[in-house]
Amino acid sequence: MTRALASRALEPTPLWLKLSSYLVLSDEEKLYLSDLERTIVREPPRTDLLQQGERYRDVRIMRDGWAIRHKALPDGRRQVVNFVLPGDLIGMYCTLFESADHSVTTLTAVEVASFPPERIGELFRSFPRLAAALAWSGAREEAIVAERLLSLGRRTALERTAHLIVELLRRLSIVNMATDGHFVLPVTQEILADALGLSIVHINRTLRRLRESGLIELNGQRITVNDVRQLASIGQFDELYLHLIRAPRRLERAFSAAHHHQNGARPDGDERAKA
Amino acid sequence: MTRALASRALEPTPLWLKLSSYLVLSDEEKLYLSDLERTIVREPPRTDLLQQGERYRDVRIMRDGWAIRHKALPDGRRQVVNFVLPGDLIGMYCTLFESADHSVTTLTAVEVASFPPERIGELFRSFPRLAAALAWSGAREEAIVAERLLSLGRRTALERTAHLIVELLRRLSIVNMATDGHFVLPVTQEILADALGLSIVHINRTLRRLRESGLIELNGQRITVNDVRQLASIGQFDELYLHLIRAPRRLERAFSAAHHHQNGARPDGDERAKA
DNA sequence: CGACTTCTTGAATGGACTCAACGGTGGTGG
DNA sequence: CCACCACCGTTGAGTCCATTCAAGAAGTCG
Repeated sequence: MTRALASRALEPTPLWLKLSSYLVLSDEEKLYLSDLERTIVREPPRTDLLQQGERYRDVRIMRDGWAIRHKALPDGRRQVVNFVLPGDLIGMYCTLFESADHSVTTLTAVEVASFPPERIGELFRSFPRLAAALAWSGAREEAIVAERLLSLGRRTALERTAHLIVELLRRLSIVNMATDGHFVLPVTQEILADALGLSIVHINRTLRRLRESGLIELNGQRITVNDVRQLASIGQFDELYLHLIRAPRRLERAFSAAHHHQNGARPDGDERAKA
Repeated sequence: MTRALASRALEPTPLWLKLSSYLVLSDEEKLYLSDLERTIVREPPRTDLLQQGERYRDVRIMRDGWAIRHKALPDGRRQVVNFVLPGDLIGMYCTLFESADHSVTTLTAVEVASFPPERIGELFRSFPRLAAALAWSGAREEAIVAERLLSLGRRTALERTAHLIVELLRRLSIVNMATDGHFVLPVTQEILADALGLSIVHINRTLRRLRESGLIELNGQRITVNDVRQLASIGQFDELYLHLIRAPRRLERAFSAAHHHQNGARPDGDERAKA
C-alpha cells in the first residue's frame, strides 16, 4: 500500500466514525474503508439515488447531506421509511436483490461515495470485522424502522410528531448536526406527513399545537426544541432503540474472545434441552 | 470432523433452506450451519424468547412454529413488528446491542436452536459467505417491516388486512406451510389488530367484510383464501419486497467474481466525478 | 360446570381526512 | 421592476373512518 493512500485514509468519514462506535478499527480496516469511499459524486436536491423497481446500481455511502428512503403505492400514496444521514449506506443489499423495493431521494445537495456491489464479497471475505460492523449498523437501521412502525400503529399524531423530532435531534447530535437543541430540517410538511402517515393539513395543525405550547419553535427550516424532556415524554420516547451506547463493545469481544475457527465444527458447550 | 456430525449435517433445516436460496452452500458451510443449530430447545406457546429491555441472551434460530416480534409503549399499547417463521433468526444482532428493544413471544409450541453470541465473530471470520447470506436475509426482513410501515401509514384498514393475508400466504407457501390457498393462522384478533395498528373491534369488522365478500373463509384458526388475485389487488400487494426471486444469485456472483483481496486497497476502477 | 378468554355486534364519539380558499415566498420572464 | 406562477404553509368547515364504550354470544380449559 502506498503512502499516498495511507495518508488519505486518515481523514475520518462519517461511516468511519459510525463503525468506530462498534469496534476499534485497525489501520488496515480504515484504509480499506476509505478506499470504498474513493469514488465520490455530488448530487443536487431532489435527485433519486435509487428508484423503486430499478434493477441495479452501485452501493452508495452518504457522506454529506440529507435524503429520504421512501416507498410508493401504485396509486401515488407514499410513505417515508427513514431519513438518510451522513454515514448511512444506500442500497447495500438491494444491489444484491433482483430490484429495489424503495426509492432514495436527496433533500439537500449531497456528497455520496459509491462502489460496485462486487466489492461486498471482497469485504466479507477479507474484512470480517468490518462486515460484521456493517451488518450491525444495518440492524440498527431496522430498529429505527420498527420504532417508526410502533409510532404509526400506536401513537397519536401529536405523539408521533414529538417522537420524530426528538429522534432526529438525537441522531443529528451524534454527527454534530444539532447543537443546543436546534437543527435544520430540510423538509416540507408534505414529507413530514409522508413520514408520519398523516395528511399535510393535519401535520400543519399538529406542529402548530407544539409551537403554541412552547415546546418547539420554527423559523423556516430551522427547528428549535425548547423542552426536550417534555417533548420526549409526550412521544413516549425511549432512546434504547437507537442503540447509541457503545460501552460494552460486544462486537469487539465477539471477535477477540472467539476461538479461531479453522475447519470443521468443534466449539465448546453442552447439549442441553428444556421442556 | 467426525462422521456423526457429518451425517447430522445432511438434514436440511429451514435456515439451511432459506440461505440456499441466496447461494449454493458448500458441505463445510452446511456442516457449520447445522452445528450452530446443535442446541435445540422446545418452548410452549406464549413464552417470551426475548424480552424488551433484557440485557442478554443467546441467538435463537426458529426451527418450527410461530412467534411474533413486538414492541410495547410504557402505557401498554403494543405493535407487532413481524411474524417469526421457521428459518428466521431471533436476536441475531440484539445480543450485541446493550439490550433488546423488542420482545419475541411464541404463538405456538416452537422448536428453537440457540447459540452464544460469541460465535458470530467466528461465523464472520471463518464463513464469510454464510455471514453475507445472513446479513442479506436480515435485509429481507427489514424490507418486510418497511412494507408494513407503508401499510400502517398509507393503506386503509381493509387494504392493510388484505395485504397481510396475502403476505402470509406467500411467505408460508415457501416453507410449505400453506397449500391450496389455505393455512393456519395461530393468532387472536387482538394480535392481528396489534400487527395492523387497528382496534380489535375494527379488525373484526374488516374480517367480516372480507368474509362476506367471499374473498376469504375462516374456521377457527384456519384461513382459506378464495381469490388471491382480488385480495392482492385490494391490498395493492406487489411481492417485490419479499425478494423471493432467487434466479440471479447475485451474492454467489459477488463472491466468485471477486478478486481475492489480500492486504491493502488496490481494486480497479477510475476516479470519476460528477457535478 | 363455571371462569376466562375471545369473538361479535350496536351505538356514540372523535381524531384525522378531504375539500376549499387564502397568504406568503421565491423564481422567472416580459 | 413588477406581474405572474408555482409551491408551500395556514386555516375553516364538513365528513368519514376508526375508536371507544358496552354488552352479549361463543368457545376453551381446568
